[in-house]
Amino acid sequence: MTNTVKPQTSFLIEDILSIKDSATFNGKCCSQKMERCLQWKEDSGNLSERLCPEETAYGVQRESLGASCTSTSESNSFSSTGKQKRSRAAFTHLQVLELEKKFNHQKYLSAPERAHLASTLRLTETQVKIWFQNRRYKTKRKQQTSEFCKDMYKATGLRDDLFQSSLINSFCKAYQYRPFLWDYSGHWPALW
DNA sequence: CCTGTCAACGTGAGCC
DNA sequence: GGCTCACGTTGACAGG
Repeated sequence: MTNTVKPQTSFLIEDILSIKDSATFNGKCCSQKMERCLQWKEDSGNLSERLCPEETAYGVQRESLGASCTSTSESNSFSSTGKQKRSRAAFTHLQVLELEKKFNHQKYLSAPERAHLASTLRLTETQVKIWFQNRRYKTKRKQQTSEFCKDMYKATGLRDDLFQSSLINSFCKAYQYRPFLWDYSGHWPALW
C-alpha cells in the first residue's frame, strides 16, 4: 500500500481532528486509573520508563512497555475441546497513551510509520494496524452517537436540565458504543 | 452471573 | 494478488 491511503470516509477526518479526546481511553475499568497513572507519571517526570503503582494492580505482570501478551501467536493455547483459544492482549497504559498521542496527531499511518511505532512500543505491526482501525471506528461511532443525541435534544425541545435527566439522555449514554441498537431502519425501538 | 470494553478476527470493497 | 480500508462480530476479561 502506498504511504497516502485515501480514507473512504474522508469527510470524517476533519471532523475527528477537531475532537480533543486524548484523555478518553474508553474503558470504564481503567479510565480513572489511567488518569491517576498519567498524573503520577507526569509528577515523577519519567513517562517512558517507569510503571505507575496502579499499573501493577491492573492485573497483568508487565514490563514498562510490553503488553500482557505481545502477539497472538505467542499466547495462543488450546481449550479442552482442542480448539485454539483466541487471546486478547491487554496493552499497557503507556502503549495506549503513545498510540492515542499518535492517533490524535494523525488518523492514518503509512507503513514505515507503523513499523516505527510498532518497534517503539514493542508491538507487532498488525497490532498497531488493528488498533488504528478499531480506534477510527470507535471514534466514528462516538461521533454518530453524539450527533444523534444532539438531534434528539433538539427534537425533544426539553430544557437542558430536563434533558440531562431524561430517559433519552440515559439511553444515549448507555448505548454509546452500540448505535445499531437504535439505528435499525431509522426507527425507535419498541420501548419508544 | 451479567454486562461493558476492547483486541482480534471476518468480510466485502477499493486501490495499485 | 496483495494490501488496507470500514464495518461488524467474537471472545477474553474485569467490574458491579
